Amino acid sequence: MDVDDGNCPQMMNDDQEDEMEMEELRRGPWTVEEDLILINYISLHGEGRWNSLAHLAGLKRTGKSCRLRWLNYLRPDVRRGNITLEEQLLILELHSRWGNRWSKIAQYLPGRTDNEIKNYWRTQVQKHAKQLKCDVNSKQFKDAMQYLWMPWLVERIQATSATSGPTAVASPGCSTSTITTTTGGGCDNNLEPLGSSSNWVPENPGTRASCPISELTDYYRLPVTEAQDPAGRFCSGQGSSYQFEQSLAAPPEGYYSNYGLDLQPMDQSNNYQYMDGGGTSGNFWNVEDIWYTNHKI
DNA sequence: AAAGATCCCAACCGCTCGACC
DNA sequence: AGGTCGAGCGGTTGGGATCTT
Repeated sequence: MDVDDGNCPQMMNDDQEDEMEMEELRRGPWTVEEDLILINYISLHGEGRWNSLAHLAGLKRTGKSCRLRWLNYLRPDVRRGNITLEEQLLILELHSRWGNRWSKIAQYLPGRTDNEIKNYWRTQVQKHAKQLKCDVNSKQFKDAMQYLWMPWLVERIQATSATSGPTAVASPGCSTSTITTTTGGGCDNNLEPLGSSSNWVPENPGTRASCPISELTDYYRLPVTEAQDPAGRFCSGQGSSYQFEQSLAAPPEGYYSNYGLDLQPMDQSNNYQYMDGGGTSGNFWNVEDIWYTNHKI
């Protein structure tokens, strides 16, 4: 019990009590002690009823704050660390369908929180939209995402798997043949959360339980029709599949300006710099960084 | 080495929705 | 029908970490 500072509880009206309660509430970063209290309490009593939980656990936090701390940080199944290439691909794909529905998107990335995905989107995706001088919601940027970034991620995933062996790929939980890069298509209604979903039974256990990288890649090699790609930006002329690498290696004249982007053609050395420099960072947009660097745009 | 700029992420805020009375 | 409460969502912010000059 705190030392009496002169405020007699019996003499306080409701407003004063509320004020005192507000003053007692802690805000800002959580301490280790608070974390332990919350973890212990939830392990004993379970989660839910956050306001009373906060009170009963003896935490001077709002229920909201406790809930957020638990869901975003303390939950045992929360995954930390860098967003993987597979996760990036999934985020782009799902965002193209649902927009800023972070919690919905998070359902398909086990262990990732809506907050984390939102932060990723804000820091990484919007940053690059800004670099490209276009709005993140603009058609130009969406096209660049759909035709460049996502296929690039698939290539990187494939390259990674080729060197490090098969990897479990986070996927929307449906057969890859129905993963589309166009809004409104695909299997929205059939999507199931990955991993954490214990009651999910694959339609075709042989292929659906884990969407192999090759299938993802195959999808992104679907024919690009003239209608979809009127400028022939992504068609290499080799069969009907577009070759992302080639389009990167030799972007046609006015390639970027087709997107309304004020960028200059890249010379061959820079291409190699990019192809090698993609590295493990998973930063497709290095290609643009190089442009800005070399051309002092 | 230091100052300023930028990045990143944990946490907060305001709002909405659904359940319950 | 309308009020209250708990829960969840998306947007925003504060501040530490890192990078740049």
